[in-house]
Amino acid sequence: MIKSQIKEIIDHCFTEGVELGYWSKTVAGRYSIEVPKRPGQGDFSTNFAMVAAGIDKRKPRDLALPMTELLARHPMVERVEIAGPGFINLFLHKAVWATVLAPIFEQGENFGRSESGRGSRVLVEFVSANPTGPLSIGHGRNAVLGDTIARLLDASGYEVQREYYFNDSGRQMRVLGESARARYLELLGLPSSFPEDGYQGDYIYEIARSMIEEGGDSFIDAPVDIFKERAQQAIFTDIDTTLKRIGIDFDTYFNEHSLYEDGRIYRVVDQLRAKGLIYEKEGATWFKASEFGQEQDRVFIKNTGEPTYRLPDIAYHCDKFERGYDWMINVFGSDHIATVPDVLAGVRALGYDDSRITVVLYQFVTLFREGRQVKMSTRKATFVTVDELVDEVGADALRFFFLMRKPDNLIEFDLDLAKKQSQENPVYYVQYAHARLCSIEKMAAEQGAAASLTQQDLQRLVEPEEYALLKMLAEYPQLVAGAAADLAPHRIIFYLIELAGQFHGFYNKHKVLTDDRTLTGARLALCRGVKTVVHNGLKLIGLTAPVSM
RNA sequence: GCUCCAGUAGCUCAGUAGGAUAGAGCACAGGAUUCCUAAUCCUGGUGCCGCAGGUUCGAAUCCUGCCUGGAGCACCA
Repeated sequence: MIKSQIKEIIDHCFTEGVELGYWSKTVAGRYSIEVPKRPGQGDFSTNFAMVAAGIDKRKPRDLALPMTELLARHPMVERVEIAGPGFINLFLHKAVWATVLAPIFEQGENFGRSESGRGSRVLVEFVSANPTGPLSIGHGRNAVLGDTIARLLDASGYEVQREYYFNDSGRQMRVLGESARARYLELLGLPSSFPEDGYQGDYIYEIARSMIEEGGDSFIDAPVDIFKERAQQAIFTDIDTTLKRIGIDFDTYFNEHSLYEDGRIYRVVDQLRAKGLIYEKEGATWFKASEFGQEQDRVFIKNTGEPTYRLPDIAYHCDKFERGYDWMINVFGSDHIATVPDVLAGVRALGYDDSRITVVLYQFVTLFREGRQVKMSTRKATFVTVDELVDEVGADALRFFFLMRKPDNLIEFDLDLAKKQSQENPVYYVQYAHARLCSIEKMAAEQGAAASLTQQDLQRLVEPEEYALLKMLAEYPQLVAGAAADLAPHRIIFYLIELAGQFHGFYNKHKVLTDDRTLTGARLALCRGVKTVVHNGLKLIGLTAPVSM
C-alpha cells in the first residue's frame, strides 16, 4: 500500500533524472524496492544506484546522490541516505504510517481484496477422489490446498470455479460393488467370497447393513451394479459431508465416465491420428509423446480395447479449454508427478496452449502422535480419515496445519500439538489475538471509548510496537496478491503468526484503554485495524475468527 | 539408470524479483500478572545455508557437477 506509493515516487524521480540526463533510460524497471531488515536502514530501500551503475558503467554513489536529492523533495519523505555499497534508504515521516488505517476502516472485510485478476476465469480442480472410500489424510491436504488457492484467487478478483473430477465406473468401482455384496452376504450369514483386492474398511459393512435395514435379504440375487451404485452413493454423500465440515464446497462435478459415453475420448484419438501422432503396435494404440519432448511414446488404448487413464485425462483437459478458462489449476499428490507431462504433451499436440495449465503438486502427510509416526495402510483400511482428524483436532487446526507448509514440503502433522491450547500451537496463538482484540473493543464500548481516525489523534501513535503493527497492516494487500499469484497459501499463515506476535507484544507493553482520551482513540483505531486484518486473514484461509476463547 | 521435490540453528521450518551483519517457533534457562483475556509477554545463543566450482558490485537464492533423503518412472489411476 505505502510501498506502491513509494514505488511511484521513485519511478517518478527516475523519469525526471532521465530527462535531466543523470542516468540512462535502460535502467527502467530493473531496480527494486525493499523493506530493509534493520530499523536503522529506513522504511524502504532501493538498489537503484547499484543497478544503474552496472548498466551505465559509473559509480553507484555518483548515481545515488542526484536520486536522493530528487526523492528528498517529496512530502512523505523525511530524509534519504546512501548506505553500504550504494543502497538508497528512505525514511518516511512517522505520520505516513497511520494513513493505512482509514482504508482498512472503509473497506472492512474487503480490505486485502484486489482486482488484479479481474476478467480472468480460473478453474481449480482438486480432491477428485473416486468414490471408493472415505477421504484419507492425503485427500485432506489436497482439499484444503485447492480450496485455499481458490479463496486466494477469488480475493484477487479472479472468477473462480471449483471442480471435482471423478469416475464412478471402471475396475475400481466394480471391486467396490463386489466388496459390498460380499459383506452383505456375510452379514446375512450366507456364503460369500470377498474379492482379493477388495475394500476392507468398516464403511463397507455399514453400507451392507443399511441395505439389510432397507430391504432385508431382497438383494441376494441383485446384480453387482446395484451394490456398486449403493456403495458409490453412500460414499459420495460421506465425502461431501466431510468436505462441508472443513468448509469446502464445489461448484461443479465432472464425471470422467461421460467422456466415454459421448465418445469424446475417441475423438481425441481421431484428431491425433489425423496429425499422424497415433500408431498401432502389439495390439495397442500408441501416442507419439516422444515428439513432444517425452522420453517415450505412451499407450492410449490397451490391447484389451480399454483406454488408459491418459486418454480421458487429455479429453478432460480439452473440455476445460473448450469451456474457455484462462487459467486451469490442478492440485495433485506427488505420486502423480509422472502423469503430468504426458497429459500436457497430449494437450499441446491437440493445439492447445498448455502454459495455461498449472499443476500444484504436494508432498505427503505423515501423522505423529507422542513423537512417533502413526502407521497407515490404504489396503488394510488402517489409514486415518479426514473425518477422524476433524473429530480429533477440529476443522480450524486441520486447515491451518495443512497450509502451514509450502506444497513442496512434507508435512509432519503433530496431533498432540494441534490439540494444545497454548502458545506452542500457532492456530490458538493467532485466534487468541483476535479474541483479545474483540475483548478490548467490547471493554472500550462499555467505557464509552471509541476509535479515532483524526490526524491529530493518530499522531499519538509513536511507539515502535505501534509502527511495527502499522507497517504490517500496510503489507497485507500485497501479501494476498502475491500469495494468490504464486499459489502459496502458506505465506498467509506465516504472516498471521507474525502479526499476532507483534500484537501480543504490543498488548503486553502498552495499555489501550487509558485515561488519555486521544491516545486511547488512536490505539483503538490501531486495534481495529489489526483485528480487521487478522479476521480477514483467517477467513481467507477458511478459519474461524473467534470473538472469545 | 532417468524425472520431479527437498537438504538453512539441537528439532520443525520461513526466507516473495539475487541485496546490507541469515530469520521465526519449539526445546532449554531466568523473569513479568493489584491493570484491557497469562491460551500472553520480556531477556538470554546458537549456523562451512548438503559439498565443489561458476556467473557479478553482491549468491541460501541463478548455472554446472556431485552427495544424502523423499516421490515417481506400466497396456494401474
